[in-house]
Amino acid sequence: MKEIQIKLPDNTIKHVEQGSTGGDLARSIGEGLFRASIAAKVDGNLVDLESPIDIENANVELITNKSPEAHEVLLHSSAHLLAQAIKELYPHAKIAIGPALADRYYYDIDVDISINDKELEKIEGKMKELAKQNIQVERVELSRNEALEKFKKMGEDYKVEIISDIAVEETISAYTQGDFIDLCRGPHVPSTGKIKYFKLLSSAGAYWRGDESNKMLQRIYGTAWFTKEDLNQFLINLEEAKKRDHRKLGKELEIYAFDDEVGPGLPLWLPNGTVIIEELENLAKETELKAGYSRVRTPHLTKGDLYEKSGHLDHYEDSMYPSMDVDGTSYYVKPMNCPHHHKIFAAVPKSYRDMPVRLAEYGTCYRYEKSGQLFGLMRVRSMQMNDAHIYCTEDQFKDEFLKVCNMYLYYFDIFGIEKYQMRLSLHDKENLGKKYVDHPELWIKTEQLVREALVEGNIPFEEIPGEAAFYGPKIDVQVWSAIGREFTLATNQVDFAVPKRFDLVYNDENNKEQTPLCIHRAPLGTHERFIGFLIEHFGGDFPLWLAPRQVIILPISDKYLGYAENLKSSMLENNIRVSIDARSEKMGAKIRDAELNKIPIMLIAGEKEQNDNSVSLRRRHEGDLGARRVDDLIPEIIEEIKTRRRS
RNA sequence: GCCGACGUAGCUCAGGGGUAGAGCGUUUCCUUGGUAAGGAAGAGGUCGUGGGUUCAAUUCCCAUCGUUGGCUCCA
Repeated sequence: MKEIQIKLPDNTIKHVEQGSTGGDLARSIGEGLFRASIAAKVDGNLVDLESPIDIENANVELITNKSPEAHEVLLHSSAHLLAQAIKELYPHAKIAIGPALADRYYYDIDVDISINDKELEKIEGKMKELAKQNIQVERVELSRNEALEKFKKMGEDYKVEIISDIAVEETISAYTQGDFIDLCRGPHVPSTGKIKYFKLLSSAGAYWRGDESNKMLQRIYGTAWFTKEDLNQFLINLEEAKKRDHRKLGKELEIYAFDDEVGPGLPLWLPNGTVIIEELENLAKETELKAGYSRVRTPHLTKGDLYEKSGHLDHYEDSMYPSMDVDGTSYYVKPMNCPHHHKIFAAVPKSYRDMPVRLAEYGTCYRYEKSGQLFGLMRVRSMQMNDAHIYCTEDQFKDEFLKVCNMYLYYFDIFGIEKYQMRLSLHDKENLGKKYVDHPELWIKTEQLVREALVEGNIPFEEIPGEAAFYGPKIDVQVWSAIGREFTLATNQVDFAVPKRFDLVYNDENNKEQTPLCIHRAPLGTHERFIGFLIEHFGGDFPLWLAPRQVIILPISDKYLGYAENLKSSMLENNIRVSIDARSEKMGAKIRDAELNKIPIMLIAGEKEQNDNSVSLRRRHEGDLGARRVDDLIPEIIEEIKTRRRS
């Protein structure tokens, strides 16, 4: 048999028989390595441990259970195990797809019984049984026809559909374990015994191929790990995430509430939440004022004609609240502020000397989001947007666009948002005239302008075709909350279409009328989503300037209530949000409650403090900081608030 | 909107065809204290809503509303 030469990651050269496998290689190095090996990587391609290696001078790497790639293989194999269990329990079930995700996997199945928690338990039990049997997982390669015939015969219609979509030049492979076979590219763990620590997490509905018009399948989510500790850690993290969930904290910290009689997706802002809102608005107003924005205000209610003109009725009527008839004219609650701002632009004639015009408003909008997509504060039906529209000349565009992007970065720094991604959403040609306004050359031109602006501004971004707004390309800013939830926080859109529809013009240097470009921007998104995000981002521990309750005075006993009142007034005079815990409780209890309420500063006042006009300072997360003179402490607190320190 | 789960006191949750339960919170009283829970007593619920089955429904069935895990969508 011919020998070939392969290279290991540490650059050592090894001679092996042609056709020997990653498994053979592992065994030749050591039994322990073999046991830990899950798959192999040959010239960068992940393959099964038992795949023969035929390439001379190949770079071969063994993927052990320590590597993230191995985890993906494990998850994928677990999905197969899940499918196998399902086929054993419900032989008539049809299986669709079952990929690995970041730390979990799912399998979509078509079965006439509904998968509830009880069924999940049953399925998990079956999986354990199959794992214990340590069934060999083997790869088979099939011709297109063989594959089609095989899966057709089994009644696996979804697989047949997938096979038909596989490119002709591609090899079709499947994996078997016992009687079970699944179409799959692989690689997989060598046997089911490798899948030891796993758990099914939930079931959900999912449309076949993610298309609403297709049949809804049942999706089962699960997770799997190489060690018991990893599995437990994963489950603990899930629990921890629940504790940081803005819906839980929002209730506990009395930030917002929903009420059945008010309506779904219509949040009520409690006093604590309103404090946060107003602090955010102050920040935005301050920032926008410095950046040359003018503030405007617009009504919540508007005639349908306006939205016909803007094109919004055309594109979004389904997600607008239905019209109401007022004296025979149809009115809508406004789903966005742009048309009004356009009208404000048009209300006073503009010259090139006025440009750019930047109109800002924390505008209230209402959108009829489908009931199933409401989600705490993150997805609501009434919202206030950190909105503004910038009308500029083409020459000013890049600069204005960049200034907006930099404003994002300025805010991110204040809030300590480190993980974010700018996504440049572009049009796609097929949807011109449908999803998108039909001005091909304008699309290309503005997209290029935006791209250049970003590159010149040194702002990293990703391009995503087919995600633009109907009137122009946009930048979506994705953020991840502390519990891993991803969403679009802010958006920055170019509009080359609607200003024309509104006949917006300015007179240029030659006294000729020109149509301005419009930038829609909302760096802080909506109050609802942004505060939902901030709650999770800070875990309810807001920096002092945002904390609804900044300071609490804890008198040792009611003998010192008078002193506490004096303290309180001198703080109130300085706009510090302060309260007194006047209950006849012991210090331990008062501190505990203040901690649970996540109040950043606790001031303990007893006899000593009363005598020398001081307080004993305790800060959340820092504990007892000892005695402080009131005259020194108050200016420090004011400074911390004023500079919006993150603590 | 679709598929699944859930809805009992202000909160977290237990219960179950026949006066409705706990812990925390709240109120009152006692206690007057030094860095994460002092003590006692009391108040508080048409068991989400509407129908049906039953001698009897908070419990079983149906519908509806709301929340929720996902899917789809997001100007």
